[in-house]
Formats: sequence, C-alpha cells, structure tokens
Amino acid sequence: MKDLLGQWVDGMVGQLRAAGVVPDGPLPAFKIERPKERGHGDFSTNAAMVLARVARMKPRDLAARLLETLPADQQDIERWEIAGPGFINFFVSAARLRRQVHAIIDAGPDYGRSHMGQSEKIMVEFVSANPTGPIHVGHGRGAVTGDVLCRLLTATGYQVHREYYINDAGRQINVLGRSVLHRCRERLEHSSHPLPADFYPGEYVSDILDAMPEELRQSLHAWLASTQPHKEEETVLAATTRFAIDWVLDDIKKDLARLDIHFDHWFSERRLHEQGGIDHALNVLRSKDLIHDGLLEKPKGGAERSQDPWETRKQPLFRATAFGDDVDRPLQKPDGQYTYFAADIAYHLNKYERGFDRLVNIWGADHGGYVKRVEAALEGLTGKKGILHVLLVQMVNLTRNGQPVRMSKRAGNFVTLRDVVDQVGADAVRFWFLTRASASQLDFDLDLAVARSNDNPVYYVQYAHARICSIWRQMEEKGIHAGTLDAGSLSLDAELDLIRYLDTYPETVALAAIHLEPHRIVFYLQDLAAMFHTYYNATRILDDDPQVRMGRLALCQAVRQVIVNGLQLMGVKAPEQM
RNA sequence: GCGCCCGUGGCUCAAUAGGACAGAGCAACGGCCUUCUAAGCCGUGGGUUGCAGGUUCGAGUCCUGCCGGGCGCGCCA
Repeated sequence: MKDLLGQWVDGMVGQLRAAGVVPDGPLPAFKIERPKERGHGDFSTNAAMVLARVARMKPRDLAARLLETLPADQQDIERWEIAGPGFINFFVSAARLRRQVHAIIDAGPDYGRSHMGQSEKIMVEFVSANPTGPIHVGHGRGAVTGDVLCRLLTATGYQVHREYYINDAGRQINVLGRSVLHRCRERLEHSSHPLPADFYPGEYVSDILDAMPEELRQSLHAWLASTQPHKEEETVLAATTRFAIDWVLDDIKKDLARLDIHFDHWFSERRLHEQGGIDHALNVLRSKDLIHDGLLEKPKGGAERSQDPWETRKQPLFRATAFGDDVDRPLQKPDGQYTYFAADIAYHLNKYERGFDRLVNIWGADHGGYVKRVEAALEGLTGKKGILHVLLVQMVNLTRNGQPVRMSKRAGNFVTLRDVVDQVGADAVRFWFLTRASASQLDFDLDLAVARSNDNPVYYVQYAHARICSIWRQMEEKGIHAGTLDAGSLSLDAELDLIRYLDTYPETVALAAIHLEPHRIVFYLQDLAAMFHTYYNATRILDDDPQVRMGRLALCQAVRQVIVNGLQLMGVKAPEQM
C-alpha cells in the first residue's frame, strides 16, 4: 500500500514540475512514511517541506498546490489534509483496508516476500567457530543471527549462500591433537599429568578418544609406549588432529542442527593453503604494489600480556593504511608461515572470485578489531568499496541464579550451546537471541528461560497463534461452518488498526533485510501479538451474526498468516495448541 | 594511548533510511475468568534520551568534544 502512495506523490510532484512550479533537475529526496500518531493519517509525505526551498513557496502553500493534482476519482484515500509545518496526511478508506485482509490471505506464505534483492548473489559467512571444542552460547547467538539473516535475505529476493569457515590450520589445531594425546597418555598410564597451559581440558577430549578408530588408537599407543623420540610423531599427531577436527566439526553440526541451522558449504582453511590460495592472493596484492617490506611498531596494549620481548624486524606488510586502517598489517610470522590475516585475505578474495556481489560476515564482537583490515584488503584486491558488511554480534552475558556464568574455553567451564538448548528448547533459544539488536549485549538468564515463565517472550507470540487456531477448533465443536471468509463487515477501530499493522509487515521484512537486523521481526511479532490479544479480549470472534463473524474470522486468518510467516522467518515453530 | 560498539523511566530494551506529543516489557499498585485457551486483557504512576556545543524547517537518530560501560590492540585463531 505504501508503494501505491509513493507512486501518487511522485505523480503529483511530476505534474508540478511540468507546470513549472518545481524546477527541473535533481530534487531533494522526500519520502512517504507512516506517522506514529494515528491522528496524522495512515501515510504522510514531507514532499512539500522538502521542496519548499526549490519551489520558492511556503511549505503549506506548496502542499495545497500538490493536492490540487490528486486524482479525484480514486476510492482508496478517504481524505487528506495539510498539517503541521507542511506535512500532507492521507487517510486510507476502510474499504481499502478490508481488501487488504483478502490480499494477505490470498498471498498466504508469500505475504511479506519480495524481489527487492533482484537475485543478487550474497554470501553470509557465520559461526566459523574454531573446531577445537563444542560451540558455546556466544556462538549460538551468531549462529541464529546469521541463519535468520539468510532467511530474511532469501525472502526478499537475494540468492543466498551460507558458509562456515573452518580454521583447520595453524597452531590451535595442533594443540587440540596434543590435548587428545595427553588424555590418551593419562589413560594408558592410569595417572594424571599436569595439563600444559594452553591445552584443552574439556570432557569432550575424552569423547574424541573414545570415538577413535582402533587402528589409530593402536598407533597412538605404540608411539606413546616408545621411550625414544618417535620418528612417526608428525604423522601420528597429524592423523590424531585430523580425526579430532572431524569429530568436533561433526559435533558442531549436530548442535547447529538442533537449532535447524544448516550450511551450503563448509570451507576449509587448510584446503585454501594446499591449493595455493594464499600465494594467489598475495600475488594479486603484489601486482598492485600493496605489499612492502617495513618495520612494525610495538603495539600499545596487549604487549604486557606477552612474555616474549618485542622484536622489530623488517617484514612484508600489507598497505592497510592506504584504505583507512591504522597500521600496515603483517602477512608472515617469523618462522615464515603465513599469518591468520594472510589466510583471511585469501579467503575473502576467494569469496569474491566465486562471483558474490556482496559478502556478509557475522563475527563476535571480540573480532571487531579485524574489520578494518579485512575491508581494506578486499578493497585493495578488488578496487571496490563496500562489498563486505561485517555484522558484529555482541557478547551474551549468561547468568544463573543471578550470578554471572564465566565462559572461557581455556578454563573449560563454559556453558555449551547444547546445554542451553537442552534446557530451554530450540524455539526459546532462537527467539531470545533475536530479542536484541546484535550490536547490544544480551542478557540470557538460564533460570528465567528454564522456568518457562510468562517472561519468556516466545510464548506470547506463539500463544496468539494458538488462540486463533483454537477458534477454528471451537467452530468445529459447535458445528459452525466457516464458509467463505469476507472482511466486508470489519469496522471497529481495533479491527482497522490491526489491518493497518498487518499492512506494514512487508515493509518491516524489507527493512530488516536492508539493515541486516533480524530483531525487527521479533519486535513486530510481539507488537502484533499484543494488538491481537487486546482485540481478542475485547471482541467476540464467533459472533452470532454470520456477517460479523465472517469478517472477524477473515481478520484472524490474516493475523494468523502473518504470525506464521514471521515465526517462519525466525525459524520458530507456530504450534496450533499450547 | 588508539580503534570499534553501547549510553533512552528503578531494571531490560524499542523508536520505521532525520519527522509531528520518545514507546513496550519487567518490577510496583488496582481491576477482569458461568461465553472463542487468564501462557491473556484493562487501568495508575514513572523521562531534561549521559553532558556540552553544532548542522537542519525538524535531532534519541547526523557532526565535534568530553564523561561512563563493553570489546579489541604481535608475528594467536
């Protein structure tokens, strides 16, 4: 409906332009919006105010001229007015609103979907947690956010590709293998050894050992039993590590599947190395003279934490400062290995070369410091700005009994995502993660969520849906035939307001996709549910008058459809009974 | 010290691409179940949007500077 108004106002301005009231050439942008205040109509435009300057007229006078061009024969706008400093307010007719109910019912699951994205290819990379242990609650928030973003972008006409970047190269990964070895040795010798500082202590390390194929276990034992430094150390460790990664990845996949989160592709960093992706990316950078040998200043913070003294040496650096980063970034470690950043450059070039128009990354807030350099690299590689959108998802503050639960992978006392899903259920976890903008920190209280109290927001929305379903069950019991739904009798303020709000749903979906803000849908659903609950409490749906009943049933059907569509976008179930 | 994020009733958060009088929930208090599910509804209080400037017809929203909180700051991933 908003689009329709937009066309009209464009037409009105066009006529004034033809009449010479408004000059040719580019005009300042005006817009159509829905006023917060009901008394200001269903739609309003600031066109007269924005154009007043170029038209050399007072805003209100210009508004009057604009309205003279409004077609007289239309039925959709009941009345209009000039208000305040020069707003033009439009009031949609009740007949038009009633038709909207049928439009929603007819569109069904497609209501809210659009072709806005024009099949643009967009990759969303999310979760990408290191395969060194189970994913925790923080990852879960990123996972749900990414998943819903994908659903949103798909619904608005983008071609979406979901990807998980596996950090299966580098030191951390070997530490996982060594941790398994360590656990194996303990078992073999029936004793416990002090765990080296950075080894993984979690229970799952034993699980990995248990799941190990006999053959690999044997070679492990053989190697551990030998007193001499074993020349097969590298291969045994590599095989163990490989197995451990696969096990953990499989574990992660299961956790994500519990939340109905799936990926199109799991991209291996190791493979990127093996296939020369990094050399390729660095060659591209070199060809553009974006790598130079330079010295790196000792960083300000963090240095205190490190035991190793800072050593200044000449090394290849990416010219990140040419693209707005603070310092040029190193590409190689002292031992000649590539840095994580070098691999990241290669990975993002790889994404680009696979033909994606836009890249979205969902990162934890603790990776915020890397945004600039990756953006810089991508701009350097492609010459284009703004391909990459990094969405930083802030921390989840987990509490239990009001006490903060510490989450540290190293300390081994983190709460896994699985724990939380087990306790709270997938629907509540998903919904809860979406109740805040991702840039805001999120408090997640396990007790509250476990308690299944009224504070749990998902029930509120699901309940609205279940209530509507129950009306149909009620009809069945009473032997009332639904017949053909007809919104014609709807006339209460509450009913028309409800329709107006239903009408905003497609805009909300579009804006959520444009801004990459899934939480907007959750807020919408909560508001819609609230409006419905109010209406339901005040109005008898199954009225004795068949005409009235038909209308209300039609409205309920439309509300139900929008709730279903919205929950579907959130990946949350819409139970028919609660 | 530098970078990013955040700052809105007692608490947790909204506020539609800068729009008209800043809204919900929780908490507090008072009401509503012989009629479609009370996991619900209605009502009452509660705000100088951290502070100070600036841009604009108009600022919670944009710019600058402070203040407060979070995250990050080898050549870890």
